[in-house]
Amino acid sequence: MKEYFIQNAKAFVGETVTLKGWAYNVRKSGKIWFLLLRDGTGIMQCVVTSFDADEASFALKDEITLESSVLVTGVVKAEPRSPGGYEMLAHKLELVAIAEEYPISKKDHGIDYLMDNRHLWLRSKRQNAIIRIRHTIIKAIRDFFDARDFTLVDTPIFQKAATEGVATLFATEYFGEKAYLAQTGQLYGEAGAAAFGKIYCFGPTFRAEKSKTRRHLTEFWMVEPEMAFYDLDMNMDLAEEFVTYIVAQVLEHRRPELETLERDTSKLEAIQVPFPRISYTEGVKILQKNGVDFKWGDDFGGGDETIISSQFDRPVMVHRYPAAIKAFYMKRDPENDKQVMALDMLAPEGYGEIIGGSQREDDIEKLISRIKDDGATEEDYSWYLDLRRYGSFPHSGFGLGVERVVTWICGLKHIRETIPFPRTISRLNP
RNA sequence: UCCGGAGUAGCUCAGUGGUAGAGCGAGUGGCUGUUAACCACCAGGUCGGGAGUUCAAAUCUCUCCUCCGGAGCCA
Repeated sequence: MKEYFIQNAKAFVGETVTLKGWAYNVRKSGKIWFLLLRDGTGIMQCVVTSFDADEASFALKDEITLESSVLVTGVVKAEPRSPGGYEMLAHKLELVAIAEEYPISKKDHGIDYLMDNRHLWLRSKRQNAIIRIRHTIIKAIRDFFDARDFTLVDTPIFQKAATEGVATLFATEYFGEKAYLAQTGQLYGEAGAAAFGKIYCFGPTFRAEKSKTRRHLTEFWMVEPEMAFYDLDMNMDLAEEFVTYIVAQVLEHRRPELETLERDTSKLEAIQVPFPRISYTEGVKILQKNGVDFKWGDDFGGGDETIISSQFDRPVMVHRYPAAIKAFYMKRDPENDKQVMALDMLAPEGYGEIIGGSQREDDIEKLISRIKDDGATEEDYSWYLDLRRYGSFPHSGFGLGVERVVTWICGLKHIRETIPFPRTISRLNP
């Protein structure tokens, strides 16, 4: 089957082809009119005159509306006057379906109105660019792990127990008992690492936090690799290679889209290994030197992260956090019992945390002690503790928030445009 | 949950006590190279809901609702 798509226009210059799409814009004159045809891969200006097109096709100018679906047959040629550089001289137009008055006009709209019409807004050039870049990022993620012999181990979305505090989980009814929507697949990922060595899980995760910021969604996608016999340094090595690869793939395949978004690509070209690595304690010193009233033991806020990351032109990895502000499963620093072998990666330009990870606690006694400190019991984590009972092993992993990465790479102000249908505290529809 | 901002035509907004406005979009007509095309004409309103002050409220007061931005929490 031979198909023609606008993004490949260069390949069929001079040929008579049929393009299938929607009327992105129509500009009419008396004896000539211009149809901007959108087919999902690009936009082609089609010129319709009464000389080259048949009478019925030409007369469509008085009938066609924005976003009407239409087939256009004509000859494609290079044309500098046309946006995109190519143009179709139309011979024949076939209206597939006339569109009602399109809600999204060519002038400005407010964000809430556009989000109410998200199902239509996705047709716009800007949204197309963002979602295509998202696609490339996700493909890069899968390719990266595939090339390094990781096995995909899918983890459950319905989960019995909270990993990090029930308050932030969505509860649902599961045949008479309570179940929670996953906010991480990590504990299951550790079981996977013991079974397959190097694994990753990749799926939607859910947070019921009532966060109202430009960095939060209630439903977002997270990829979580978990590696047997990896310590914290190996974990950081992998994380920086991973992020570098993702950025490189977007630069290689999505230049036009980055241009549509007016992204400063020099900022992305700077993303090369090695990334700076600083300890939490060094991070505290940076804050204090910048006049922040910050004491060892506190967690970094959004503004603190921005100050730290702005010291560097590439992502910075902050490691060895105070144990008290991190999760129970993180391994104690053998050299300092107050610290855990955690790592956060902060994106440049103030985009904040894109990765959180750690080396995991492999000493069952220390793990049980931490579980009890959190007010839980051994029984609550019985299968998880089995991973330490039956051949405990050093292992590490991290989670990367896909939408945060899309926000950063695209240079967006808000995370809500990075997923086709965002879920936020105030948005469940469409 | 806390702090700040906003809600007026289909959309984006102006209008700070005295007859509700503009641009865009829709509609009608014109135009053979348009680039968010342009020009002319034209229709379109329970000023978020409720209560109050006043001769008079989009405008002042109270209250509720919704949304936006920020904080906290996090990817």
